[in-house]
Amino acid sequence: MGGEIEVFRSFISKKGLRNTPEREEIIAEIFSDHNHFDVDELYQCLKARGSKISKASIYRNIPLIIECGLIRDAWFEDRHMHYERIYGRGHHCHLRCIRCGKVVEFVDNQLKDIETRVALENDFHVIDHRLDITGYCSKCKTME
Amino acid sequence: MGGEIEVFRSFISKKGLRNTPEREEIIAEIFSDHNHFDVDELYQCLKARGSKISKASIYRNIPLIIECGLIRDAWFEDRHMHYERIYGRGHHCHLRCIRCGKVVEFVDNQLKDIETRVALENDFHVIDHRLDITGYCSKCKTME
DNA sequence: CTCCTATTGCAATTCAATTTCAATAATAAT
DNA sequence: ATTATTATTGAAATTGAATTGCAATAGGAG
Ligand SMILES: [Mn+2]
Ligand SMILES: [Mn+2]
Ligand SMILES: [Zn+2]
Ligand SMILES: [Zn+2]
Repeated sequence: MGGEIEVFRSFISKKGLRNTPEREEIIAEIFSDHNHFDVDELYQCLKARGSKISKASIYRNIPLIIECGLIRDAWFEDRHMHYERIYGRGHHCHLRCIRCGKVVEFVDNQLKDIETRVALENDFHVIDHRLDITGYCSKCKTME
Repeated sequence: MGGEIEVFRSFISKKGLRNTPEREEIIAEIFSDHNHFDVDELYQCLKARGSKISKASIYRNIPLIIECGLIRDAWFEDRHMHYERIYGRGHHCHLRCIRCGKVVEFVDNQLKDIETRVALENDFHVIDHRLDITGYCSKCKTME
């Protein structure tokens, strides 16, 4: 594992921005443990580690971390956005349980074909896709 | 067109709730013209028609209109939720232009197969899926 | 018509997200 | 090293979608 700090540093430099310890802390925290996360979770974990970083700085940096391809929007739930690491991981989609919140990742190769065909039919230049399947997980479907 | 008011009325009655003119106004407005919409758009259109309904009532009723299957969440954009009519329409997904906001609907039959297979492999009971393809529309892709 | 209480409009509130601002510090220039 | 420039920060204020409290109203059962 690794490379994400370097990717981010060169991205920042190329944009004429500045590398700061706060930025490195955020990247390090995301890639230490967080697969899916939200801003408050990230903030609380940084705080627990002794970081003095503010939420404002996290909010300000997330768009940059997305732009350089390290993370992306995952889903909107409970009135706020959830993100996920994508650097070093293959593209995947999510099954989400609407009862317990469990998230299962899956990869499906057919999806790429659909994307290609639909884009062609509608003359779109695709940047990304996001397939979210919602329902009840194995545990929750028996309790409904 | 037609049927949505009746569907909503019997849904409301079955729940032991009350049918009100405000609720009927909202349903009527949604099904008069709005395919995709957000709360403010709905509110402004109702106001323009002379309705005295409050935004609070719209916000309070949307979960009920979703629950009875007339509309559903479509996507989250510009810091607020966008909805769409589903009653009387077939299931479909969206291509969305990240430059001009254009939305194109499409139907793909393969998607159902993916859904079924993925659900089986992960022991999920699927309720819904949402495939959003983002990119540049025909006009915008030439301007990038 | 009467009663019960769901629903409403309005205003206050919540909270994720953004922005303002003065202090700080990263980087380039000297 | 020192200095100059200005991007970045934390703290606090602000925004705006969405929710909630409350008193007045009105749906609908009996
Ligand atoms: Mn994921
Ligand atoms: Mn649609
Ligand atoms: Zn579950
Ligand atoms: Zn476009």
